[in-house]
Amino acid sequence: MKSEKSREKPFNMELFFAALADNTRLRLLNLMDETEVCVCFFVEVIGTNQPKISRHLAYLRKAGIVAARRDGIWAHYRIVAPKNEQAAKVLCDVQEWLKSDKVMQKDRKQLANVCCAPQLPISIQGAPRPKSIAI
Amino acid sequence: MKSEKSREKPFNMELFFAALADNTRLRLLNLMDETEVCVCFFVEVIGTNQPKISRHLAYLRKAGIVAARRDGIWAHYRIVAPKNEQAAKVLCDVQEWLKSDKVMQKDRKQLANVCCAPQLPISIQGAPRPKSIAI
DNA sequence: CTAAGACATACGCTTAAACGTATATGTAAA
DNA sequence: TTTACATATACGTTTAAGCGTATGTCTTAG
Repeated sequence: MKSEKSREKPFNMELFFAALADNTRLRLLNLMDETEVCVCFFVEVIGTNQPKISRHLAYLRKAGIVAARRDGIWAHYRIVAPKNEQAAKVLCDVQEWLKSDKVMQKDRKQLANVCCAPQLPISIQGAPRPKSIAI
Repeated sequence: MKSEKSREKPFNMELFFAALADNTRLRLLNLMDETEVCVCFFVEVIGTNQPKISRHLAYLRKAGIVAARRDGIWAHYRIVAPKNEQAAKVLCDVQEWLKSDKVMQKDRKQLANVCCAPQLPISIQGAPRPKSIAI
């Protein structure tokens, strides 16, 4: 998790759209639509191995779409507005788009189910639940 | 140039964004922002070989972003609104975005120069000029 | 019917994306 | 200071994107 120092390169449009051109990354964005989410929940909901999630999150970070916050051993990711104003607008549209998508809604529901359950899955016992859950 | 029969698959978001994640394709979209454009002009302005242009246009077609019209030996491409409403909105934003980009503005200017010149380049003598030129 | 021109596609190659597995890093508890 | 755990990155492989060149298709001119 590097600091990603913000040098003033002209905004990379190709990278931005490439970041959106992957279903796993779209699912990740969908899950953090309204709140920051701990990595372990992504792993749980997407249902894949942890390095895969980590790599896709890194991709989104490099594209300037998400930011990470460390809290002890846990890492929380959230959507941030891209430096470029036009990109920010597109990203907002994409978030709305995801909300209207049936499959994405399912993911949200599953996140809510996992997080709101009285007992978290054994694999992520004690994980910090998202503040607000987007259903 | 196949007919691209429109079966009712759920709109492919990945394909849509992948179509936008390439500089050549963005340049093509930029050039046909306000008008349909003949392939030969793309070749001229982008300054590359014709098959490359043709392939990228085919990609945009498959993604449902552009449509082609045959007129004798000439092929004209234009931007069309994607079936998906949300995609259409994003595409509009992208068109605005391209308009605000310095490099893209240069391309537009060059297209205007080529098309409005009293004499077209030898390579595309007699090509059908775009109806309106986007500067 | 033949030739030429505009465009599309096939082919082979090179490069990069995405993956699973293994390992490194950093933190917190024991 | 070990140990355990969450997360990040390295590594090697597989798959797909993009490219230039060659060729196919379709249309018009002769």
